[in-house]
Amino acid sequence: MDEVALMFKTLSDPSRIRILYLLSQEECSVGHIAEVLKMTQSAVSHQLGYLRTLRLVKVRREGNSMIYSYEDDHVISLMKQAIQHAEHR
Amino acid sequence: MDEVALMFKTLSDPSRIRILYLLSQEECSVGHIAEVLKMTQSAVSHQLGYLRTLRLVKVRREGNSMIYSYEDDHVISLMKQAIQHAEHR
DNA sequence: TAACTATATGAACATATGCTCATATAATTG
DNA sequence: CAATTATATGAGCATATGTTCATATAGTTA
Repeated sequence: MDEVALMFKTLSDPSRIRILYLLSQEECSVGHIAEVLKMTQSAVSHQLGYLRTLRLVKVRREGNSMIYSYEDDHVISLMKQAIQHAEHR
Repeated sequence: MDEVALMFKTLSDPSRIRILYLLSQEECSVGHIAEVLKMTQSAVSHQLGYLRTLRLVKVRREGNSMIYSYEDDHVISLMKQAIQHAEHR
C-alpha cells in the first residue's frame, strides 16, 4: 500500500498536479513552467527534481534549457480521470 | 486543481488507503477496522472523521457500534486502479 | 575567457499531518 | 441507575512538506 500511497502523494499537491497537467499537454522548459504557473524557478525545479526521482518525468537538454516531458502514462491517466470527475459534479 | 489535489491527498496516506480498501470489501465497525489493520481505535476514528468530512464514507449506528461503508464509487475506482497498476510491474 | 542565461541544490522556515494520550459522549446491560 | 462497551474528540508532539533565499553548476555567446 505504501507504493500506492506514494503515487497518490505525488498527485496530492496542487503545484505538482499543475506541472504534470501542463506537461501532459506540451513539453516545457523549467522557465516556461515557472512563467505559466506563476511559480518561482526554484520551486518548479525542486518539484521537477521530485518528479524525476519518481520517474514521472524525463529531461533532455536543448541549448542551455532543460526540456521536461512526462514519462508515466498511467499516472497521467489517473490524473486526467480525477480532473474529469472533479469537473462533472 | 485544489479539489483534485484534495482527492489525491486523501489517498496519499497508507492508513486511509487501507481503511478505504477494507471498506471496499466489507462494511466495518470502527473496532473491527482497528483490529484488522492493527491500528489504535483513536487513530482509526480520526481518519474516519476525515473521510466522513469528505463524504467518502458513510455511517449508521447498529447497537452501540458504528458501521462504516464507502460512499464515493469514483474514489474507490481510482484506488483500485492504482493498486492494480502497482501490482503489475 | 568573461559575462550571461538557465537550471539545480542546500539550508532554513512556516505550516500541515498523523499519531498518542486522556477524556468525553452515547448506547447497552445488569 | 451504575457499570460497561464502543466511538469521538481535543491537545500536544514529532515528523514531513513546500516554499524562499542564496548560491552553485553548466552551457552559450560576445
